[in-house]
Amino acid sequence: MSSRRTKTPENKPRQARAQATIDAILEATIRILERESLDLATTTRIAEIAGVSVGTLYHHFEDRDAIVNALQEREFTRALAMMQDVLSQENLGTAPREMVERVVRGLAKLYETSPALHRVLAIEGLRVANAERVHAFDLRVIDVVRGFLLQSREHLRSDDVEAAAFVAYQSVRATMLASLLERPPGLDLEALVKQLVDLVVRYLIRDDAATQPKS
Amino acid sequence: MSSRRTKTPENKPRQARAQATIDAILEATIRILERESLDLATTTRIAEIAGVSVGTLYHHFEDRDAIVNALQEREFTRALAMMQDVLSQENLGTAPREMVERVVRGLAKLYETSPALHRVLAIEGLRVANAERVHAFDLRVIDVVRGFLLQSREHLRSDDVEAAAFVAYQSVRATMLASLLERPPGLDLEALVKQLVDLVVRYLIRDDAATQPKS
Amino acid sequence: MSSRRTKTPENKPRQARAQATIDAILEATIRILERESLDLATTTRIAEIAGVSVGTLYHHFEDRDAIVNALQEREFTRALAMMQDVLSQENLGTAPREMVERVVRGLAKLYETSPALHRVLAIEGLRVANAERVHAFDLRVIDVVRGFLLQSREHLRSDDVEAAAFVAYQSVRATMLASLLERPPGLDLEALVKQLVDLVVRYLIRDDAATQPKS
Amino acid sequence: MSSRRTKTPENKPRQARAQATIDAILEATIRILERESLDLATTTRIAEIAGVSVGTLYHHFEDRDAIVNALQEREFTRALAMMQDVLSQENLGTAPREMVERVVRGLAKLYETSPALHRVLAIEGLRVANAERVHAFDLRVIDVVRGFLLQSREHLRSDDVEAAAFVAYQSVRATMLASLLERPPGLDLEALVKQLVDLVVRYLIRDDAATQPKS
DNA sequence: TATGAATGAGGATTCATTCAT
DNA sequence: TATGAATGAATCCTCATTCAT
Repeated sequence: MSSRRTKTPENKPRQARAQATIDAILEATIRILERESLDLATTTRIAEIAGVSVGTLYHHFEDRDAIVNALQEREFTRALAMMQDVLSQENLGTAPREMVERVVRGLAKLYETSPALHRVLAIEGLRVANAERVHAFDLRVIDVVRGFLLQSREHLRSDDVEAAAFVAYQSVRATMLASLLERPPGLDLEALVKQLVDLVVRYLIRDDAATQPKS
Repeated sequence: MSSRRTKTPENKPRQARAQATIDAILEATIRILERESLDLATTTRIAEIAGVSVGTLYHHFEDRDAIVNALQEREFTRALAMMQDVLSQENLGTAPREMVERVVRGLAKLYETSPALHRVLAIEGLRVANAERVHAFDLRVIDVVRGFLLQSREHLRSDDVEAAAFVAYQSVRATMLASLLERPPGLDLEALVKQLVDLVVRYLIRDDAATQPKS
Repeated sequence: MSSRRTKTPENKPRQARAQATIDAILEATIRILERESLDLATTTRIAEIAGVSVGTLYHHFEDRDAIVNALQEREFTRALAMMQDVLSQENLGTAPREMVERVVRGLAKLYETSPALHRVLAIEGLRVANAERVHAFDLRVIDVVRGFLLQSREHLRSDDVEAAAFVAYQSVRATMLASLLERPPGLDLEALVKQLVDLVVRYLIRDDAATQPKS
Repeated sequence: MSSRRTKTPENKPRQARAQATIDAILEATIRILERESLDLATTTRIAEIAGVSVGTLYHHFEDRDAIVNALQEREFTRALAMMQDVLSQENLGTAPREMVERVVRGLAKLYETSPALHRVLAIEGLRVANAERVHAFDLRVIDVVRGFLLQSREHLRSDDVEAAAFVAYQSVRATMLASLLERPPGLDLEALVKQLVDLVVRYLIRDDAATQPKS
């Protein structure tokens, strides 16, 4: 996103310091989100907690939104990487149910690390202003999921791979967040994962094929 | 403390006027949400569009949030009423799949009326400040769904009725909203309803029972 | 102050009802002052506690200030009446110190009934807008005190009766209020009265004359 | 939490600028009080006259009240400093009456500089919200006065040093303010000082001792 | 007379952002 | 580059007062 290119020899340590500052700012923001709310994450407050001045904050981020966007992008990247990793070619032999479980569990891990952050990212993701970025991310996710589904085409219930990917992804994402935020009794993380895996597998995959390794 | 003395006969026309004002304010708010965003729904702006003064607005609503809360409450009530209606006793004979479809379709209708409103309500529902109200609503929904599921207990895949109700409701709600906001190609309303019904029925109900009327 | 004169036969019961309303409003105001503060004594709030509508309140008082003014006037009247009573001709024979003590004690009684009210009246009395009314009251008080002093001219230390009356009155008034508001340890009401009597007597009256009945 | 890193050398000119701004705001406030009233000393107006923006005002003062509090504190400090100065050890040899006169005159000087300011401070001092601060100041004054009285214990009429200090201070303070605000005829500043010195000396000190230097 | 919904000017406060040092 | 004082548009909200019913 922020690509500066000054071809001086000090480039590296300088870049390293810049990255440290950026990270401090992002972490400070998350800290505020966790303890309080997005409303209290003012630029002044973020800078204060990050241990820098507002001026410095604005050296590294175009404006306040850019900070939240950076967080969003970072989580997007992490989520996608995880999914690509699990659904990659080399896992071709694994049974569909196992694959789904790995993805759901991976997602749960990401969300669990900072539910407050994901609460805010969900809110931001719903903002009209962010529609495009979020949509783009969704497309990338759908793409990965679709890739996986196409590999297992023979076991799918439905032909509409695109729609199925969309529905499955949204269901998992939203239910997981709601569960982490509301913590409904009797639905601990393990039970949640089981339910979501059931949901997805039954929705997507023919009964007999779920637990069979793909041929 | 506040001793109202005479419930005068003029009370009714006065109340009617008050209700009309309240409605005007709510509708004005929705109108702004639809055309623009929650950020632009300032108290001044709402009052202006509603054709009243800010003072009047504050005469009827504690503060700005109270307006959005009122909208939320109104939608909560509508959604619950619809569900209770569909899942009521007198529909006992209907096949489960049919029942699910009616609920999903009913929900879709509500959402379709004003996706922008539901976008905002979803955002508001994620705010920490509203956690309690939203949670309370979720519990009421879960309750209705659970009631339905218990009636059909024999056809259920799982015993964990509570968890199943939660997962099913969150999945439908979130996917429907995402779909209305992103309008993914190839997923028109009809297709969406079909996918969601498939999702829920396969998740909840034993294969053979879905299309049979309950005995 | 508010002199209405409608020469109808229903005049009396009507006036009685009006006076009851006025009293209810004044008492409601005092109640708010006592429990909270002048800031919270809004017209709406006063009306509510008085058990009438704002409209009714405005039927009886020109504007909000008129309410506080009425309270001020009422206390002015009470204080003056008390002083005139004590310092009246028929007490001519009493020793000066005794007279002073009666006045101080009378004042203390008034203040003690509602320190919060007198706190507010003191504040209002300092407002530029009220300068004239307060000044007029002070003149009336000074007048009464001066009358007393002139009677006892022979025992006075100073010839500047006017100045002495002013200083004595302000000292007693302010110290009494401060004492009631701050309640300094070791200065209960009885001690306060003694100190103030000492203060005034020593200030005004020749040593040998204080405890002698006037000849 | 707030980790200030480098107390850079530019800190001083920056601090000087900040102090200048604060002073400008305080002086602007006084100017409004003098010409008009506290009600007209709105934050916008103060900022305007101080030649800064509202934002800057809020950069230096928590809220509107903080400005008046700062003025109060400043006057408190000045008054205390003056009293401590006059009543300090090195003036031990001075006659009591002379000491009292110096204090009264010093106070008169402070009040005369800006009666309007002291009118407002008196009002603010009566506010419930400020009770604690005012009380604390009173205690400090009482303390200084008591220190003085204890030095002259042999000449005092009363043993209740605490009560005497309280009564004397409140009397002087209030009478002086009332006199400056009402300007009663025949009581110019010189006459006022004389009356107050008489009041205090006769109240506190044994007749024969007032004009003798302390042994 | 009583009622209370409606008014709207006006005030306090916030906070993203800039820029001189 | 870093700093943090300064900016000021924008927002929420209050409350004395009016007036149609």
